Amino acid sequence: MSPALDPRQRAWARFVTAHALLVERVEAALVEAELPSLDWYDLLWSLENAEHGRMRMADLADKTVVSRSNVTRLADRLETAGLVVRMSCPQDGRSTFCVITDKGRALRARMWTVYRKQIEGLFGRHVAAREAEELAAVFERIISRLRSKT
Amino acid sequence: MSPALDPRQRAWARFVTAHALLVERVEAALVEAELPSLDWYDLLWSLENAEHGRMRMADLADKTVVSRSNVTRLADRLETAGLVVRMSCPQDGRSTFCVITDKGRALRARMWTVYRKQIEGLFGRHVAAREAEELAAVFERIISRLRSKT
DNA sequence: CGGCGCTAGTTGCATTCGCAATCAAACAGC
DNA sequence: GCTGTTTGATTGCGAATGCAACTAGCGCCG
Repeated sequence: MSPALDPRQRAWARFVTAHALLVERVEAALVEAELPSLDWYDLLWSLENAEHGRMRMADLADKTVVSRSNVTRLADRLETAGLVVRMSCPQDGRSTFCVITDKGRALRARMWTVYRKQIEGLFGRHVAAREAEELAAVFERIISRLRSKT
Repeated sequence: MSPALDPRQRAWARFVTAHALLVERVEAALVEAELPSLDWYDLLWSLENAEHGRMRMADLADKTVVSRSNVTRLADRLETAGLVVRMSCPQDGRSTFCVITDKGRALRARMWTVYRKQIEGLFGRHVAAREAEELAAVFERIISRLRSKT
């Protein structure tokens, strides 16, 4: 929310509240389906996309935009749930790999069926293909700036 | 994050991570300036825009997209900080008004100078005016759907 | 009027989060 | 090779969150 006169500020305000509302709904749908939260999904998805289904903790934190300490705890919970395992990193004794298990892959896939339906119904439905391209482009611009700088 | 083939899914994924990165930066800037968090700002801003600078707790929760119990605690903290006061609602004995104080208005204004700078530098800078209009339109569509339905 | 249900708000409790401190391994300079 | 510094990961602790239970006031219907 912001004093919305400038179109950019208005866009920002809507961006923020749309995000809050959408995430709220998606989370509700996951609870409804007795599935874990989006945090778990993001972590699993990041791993599944990585080489050999594994990533170092710090990279995982960067990728999922979560604090280091938080990704540690998240991985703890996922590990006790059998969705990931930790392995020591041969190249660097300080690092530890987080590796997705088959069970982890299976759960992510199951979550995706719910997640996908929500995205389409709540978001995609209201965005034309052209607009989607444009949104993606704008956000990619912003993301790459934020990731590169400082 | 999602299996990004469909442009809409790609847009969604970028939308989510851009949001996370942007909010992270804005929060950092507020901490840097020794100011409270965005939650506080949103609540104060909602109040400042309301008639007589006041709102009932439930309306405030809806407006700021925060759970009821959470808005109670948030208001507690703001109240002890002298930024808002609670007043009983004459029309409905169950409701309580949350009213922004002069100190609250002053703080919000001060936060806005920092917040605004961040929005412009991190977001607005990368969005053309036309694009901003389009983003605002898309998100407004989504928001009104989400608020009206169910 | 009296009881039943509904709504507004708060609170208890368990979970989660963020920050600072800690520990261990790597690395740089001498 | 030894020491000081930096980096990766974890942990302790206080703060914040979500959910469910609880209290109190409104309003309806008999």
